[in-house]
Amino acid sequence: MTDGLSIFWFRRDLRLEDNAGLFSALESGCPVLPIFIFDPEILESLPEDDARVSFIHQKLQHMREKLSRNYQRSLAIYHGNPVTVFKNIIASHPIKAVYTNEDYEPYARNRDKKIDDLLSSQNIDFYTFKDQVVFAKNEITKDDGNPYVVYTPFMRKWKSNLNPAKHLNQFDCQNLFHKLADLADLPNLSLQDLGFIHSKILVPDYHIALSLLDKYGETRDYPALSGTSRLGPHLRFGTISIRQLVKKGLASKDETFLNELIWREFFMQILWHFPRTVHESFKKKYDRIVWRNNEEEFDKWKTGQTGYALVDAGMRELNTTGYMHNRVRMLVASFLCKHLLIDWRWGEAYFAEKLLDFELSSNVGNWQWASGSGVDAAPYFRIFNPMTQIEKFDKQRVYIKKWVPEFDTSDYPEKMVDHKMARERCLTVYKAALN
DNA sequence: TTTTGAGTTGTTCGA
DNA sequence: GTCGAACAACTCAAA
Repeated sequence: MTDGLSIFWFRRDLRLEDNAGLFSALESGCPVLPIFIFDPEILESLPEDDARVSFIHQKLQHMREKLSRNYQRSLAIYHGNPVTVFKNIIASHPIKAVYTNEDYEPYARNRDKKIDDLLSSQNIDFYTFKDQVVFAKNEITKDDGNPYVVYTPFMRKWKSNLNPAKHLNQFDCQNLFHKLADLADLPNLSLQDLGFIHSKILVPDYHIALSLLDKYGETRDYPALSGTSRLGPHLRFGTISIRQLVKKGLASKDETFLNELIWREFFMQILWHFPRTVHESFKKKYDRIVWRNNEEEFDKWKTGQTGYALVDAGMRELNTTGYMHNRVRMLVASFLCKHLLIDWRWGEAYFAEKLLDFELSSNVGNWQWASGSGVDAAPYFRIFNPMTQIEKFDKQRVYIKKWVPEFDTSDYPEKMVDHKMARERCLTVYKAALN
C-alpha cells in the first residue's frame, strides 16, 4: 500500500454510482477518504427547517449506511469553512491528492480557487472533473470560439457534438469501493448539530419520475397532471447522474425532455461566461425599466393572494411543497414582472429561497427570460393572460381547486389589478425604458 | 464583409 | 369559432 491518502470531496454529486471524480479518486492508487463539508457561509442564510439541508443530510446518511453495510467503509462529514476544514485534515492525515467534481457557480469557483491555493502550497494535487454536465463551459461554442447566446443553435451544436459512447460512458465505481480508506470513527453530524431540524417538505423519489418520462412531451404543460419530471432537486444535488438522464432522453422519440436538459447546460454556460447576469440584466437597456416595486403587492404575490387563481395556485404550491409546475412558473413570473412591474430580481430571490430544485443559472436565466431582459428572452410585449392560461392549461380547474379551494367563493380576494390596465401600463413602462 | 433567415412556451384584434 | 397578422425591431449565427 502506498503512503498517503487521496480525498474525494462530495459537493453537488451525492451519489456513489456513475460519479466521475469519485471513480478517478478510487483509481488513484491511494486509499480514498470521502468527505463532505457543510459550509456555514451557505447555511447561515437558510431557515432552520430548510428542505434542501434536510435532503442533503439524508442522502449523506444513506451513503454512509450503504458504505458501512456493504463495504465496512464510511464517509466523513464536517461543518466549517472549507479552507479551515482542509487545513485540519491535512494536519492530521498524510494527504497526497484531492479529487472533486467541478461546480460552476460563482461562489463555488471562488471557494475552489482558495482550496486550490491552499493545496498547492502544501504540494498536494487538486484534480477536478466534469460530472454534473455533459458539455461544460467552452465545449459548445460557435465556430469562432465565442459562447452561444441563442438557445436553438446551441442545442443543435450540442446534439451534433454528442458522442454517446464517449460522453455518456458510465463511471462505474461499484467494484472499487474496497479502495476506500479503512479508517475508524469518521466524523458524522446530525441535523441538530448543524442547527437545523427536519423539514416537512420531502423531495420526491426519482424512480417515480423516470417511469413517467415517456409521456413528458404530451403532458408537461398541464399542471394538474404529473407530467413534469420532478428531477430538478436530483440534478441539483447530483443524486442522479446527468449521463443516465440524457440516455433516457435520447431513447425517447420525443426530444422535449432532452431539450430541457440542454436548456440546463445552456444556462450554465451563460452563467459561466456572463456572471454579471446574476445581478444585471443581460440586455443592459432593461435595467432602465422603472419598476413599481410595491412591497404590499409583492406580499400578495408571495402568499398567493393576487385574486388570479392560477397565479395563486402556483405560489401556494411553491410555499407548501418547494415545487411549482413549470407552466405556472412562467405565468407567475410574467405576472410579477409585467402586471405588477416588480423587479425580476425580487422574484428570482423568492424562488431561490423556496425552490427545492433551485439552480442559480436556470433561475436567473429563466427569470430574465420572463422579464424580457435575458438571453434569447421572450419579447417584452408577450404578456401572459392569467385567465386565458387557465382555459388553455387547467380548463377543468383541477389544479386550481387543489391549491385554491375557495377560488369560486366570496372568501377569495378580488383581482388585485385589472388585466387590461396592467397590460397597457406594462407596455408603456417598458417602451419608455427601451427607447 | 455582407447577407439572409431565424428566434421556447403569447395575446389581441379584426376579418 | 377560426384564422392570420400585428405586436417591434433587433441581434444572432452561419453561409
